[in-house]
Amino acid sequence: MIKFYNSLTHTKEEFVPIGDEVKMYVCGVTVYDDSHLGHALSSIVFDVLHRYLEFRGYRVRRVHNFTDVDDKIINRANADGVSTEEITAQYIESFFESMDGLNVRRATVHPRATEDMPEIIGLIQRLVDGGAAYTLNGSVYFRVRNDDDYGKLSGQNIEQMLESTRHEMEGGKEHAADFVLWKAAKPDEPRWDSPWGPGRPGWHIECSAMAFKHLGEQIDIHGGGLDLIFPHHENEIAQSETASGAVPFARFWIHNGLLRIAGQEMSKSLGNAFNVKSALEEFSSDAIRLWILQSHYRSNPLLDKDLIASAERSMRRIRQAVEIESTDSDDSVDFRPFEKRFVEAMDDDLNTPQAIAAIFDLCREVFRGRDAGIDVSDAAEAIRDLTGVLGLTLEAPPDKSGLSDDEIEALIEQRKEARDARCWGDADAVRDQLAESGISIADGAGGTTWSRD
RNA sequence: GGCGACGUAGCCAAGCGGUUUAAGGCAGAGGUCUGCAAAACCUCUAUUCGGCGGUUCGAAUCCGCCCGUCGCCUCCA
Repeated sequence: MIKFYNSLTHTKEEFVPIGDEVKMYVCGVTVYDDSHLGHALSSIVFDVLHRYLEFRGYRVRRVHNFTDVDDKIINRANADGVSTEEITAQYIESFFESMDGLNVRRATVHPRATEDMPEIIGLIQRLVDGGAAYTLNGSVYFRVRNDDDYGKLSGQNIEQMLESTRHEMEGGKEHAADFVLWKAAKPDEPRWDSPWGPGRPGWHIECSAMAFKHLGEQIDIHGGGLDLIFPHHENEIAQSETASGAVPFARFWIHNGLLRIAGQEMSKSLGNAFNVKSALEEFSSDAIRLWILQSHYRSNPLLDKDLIASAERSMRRIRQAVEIESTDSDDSVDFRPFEKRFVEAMDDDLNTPQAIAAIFDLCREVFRGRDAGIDVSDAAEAIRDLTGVLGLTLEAPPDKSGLSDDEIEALIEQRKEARDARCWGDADAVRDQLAESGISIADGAGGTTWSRD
């Protein structure tokens, strides 16, 4: 039985899809800059959720949107002196490069707000027609007081919220908490024609419209960062449920925790460490994923290069286990208890830290089996399958030595001659030279093996 | 002010009423193997879960108070 923690009910609940295909919507990024590791965290979590549901036999349709109309995009375009289209095209491409680098699988659909404008306008029209929204100077606002369960996701209560002095009353709104569905065009801004005049959509409506269009009016899972609960997801619920009458809009609201930053004083170096592409220059995608998945998705992983580096070392252990050459034996390591632990952990609210612990225990079992002369090939295959569910590639890191395989093997042959002649100093010099190039060697019964690390 | 999270070994991090006198990873110590190493294996590294009370036959796990971190309430994965 698969259980997930549902932010809407604050409890773990059994996951049962509405139909025979799991419908999952994940709030994506606003494309005005390169993706950072916080985006990586969220994308990896929902990528793993997708992979795991498939592993458990479900068909999954995952929609992951791009917000490509927004103030920040307009500001960035103005600052760079280019069009908003150029900005969004550039950063959508950058997003895909980053996520491909992290082995995040593409969603089933990656819709963009600007490409689903008819659906957005249509949804606003439904709300206006139903009396849930009103127009004001070419803009359209959602009438929050019309919605008696407004605030159910965030636990906020409208009147309490309004005690906050930060809410400014935009001239003419019926209620300070009413939020904008359609923004009347201002000069020099992208605009679309609508029944209320030229303008652009407010932030929240696009997600409802795209979820409706690409998944339907009621979905199984809605995901995103914890920071989106209020106001974004609260408003999505309000407008979606009001428009469709289908309650709940999403059966499960699943929110990932937010990255915690180690040491605030390092703002400069942080800028780089925070960027996915520069992180990938320094670390493998496996290390970044393992670092993230060794914390539970709802906790707040510490962003610290030392921790990613330590995950990089942990990955070596898994790779070692999988690269063991099989031996002929009637006895074989039984991986099933470990696979069972993995599944039980993942079933329980995607407990990746426990699932990973089961994988490490299986690795130990494989090493022991090898030492005992037992066949470990099935167990190694199981490690590949299970780590695959976590999106780990188990690929050897790229070469940093600048040496070809032949050159490395020539050096090893040279060392062998020195060893045969018992010239230990010469032999060790070759080994040190290789080590400096990031190549480690091991003398085993069957000769010397080497690997890049 | 309102809503909410968290505090477990040197570091990261599971566990959330008994199967645990607390998983797993990194780091560290000793041993096996090795010419020496590396990797791997074996052993060890929290009698204890921020503090103090309480509930219970039994608590890291539930309740109360206190101390300390943090997120959201405005754009944010």
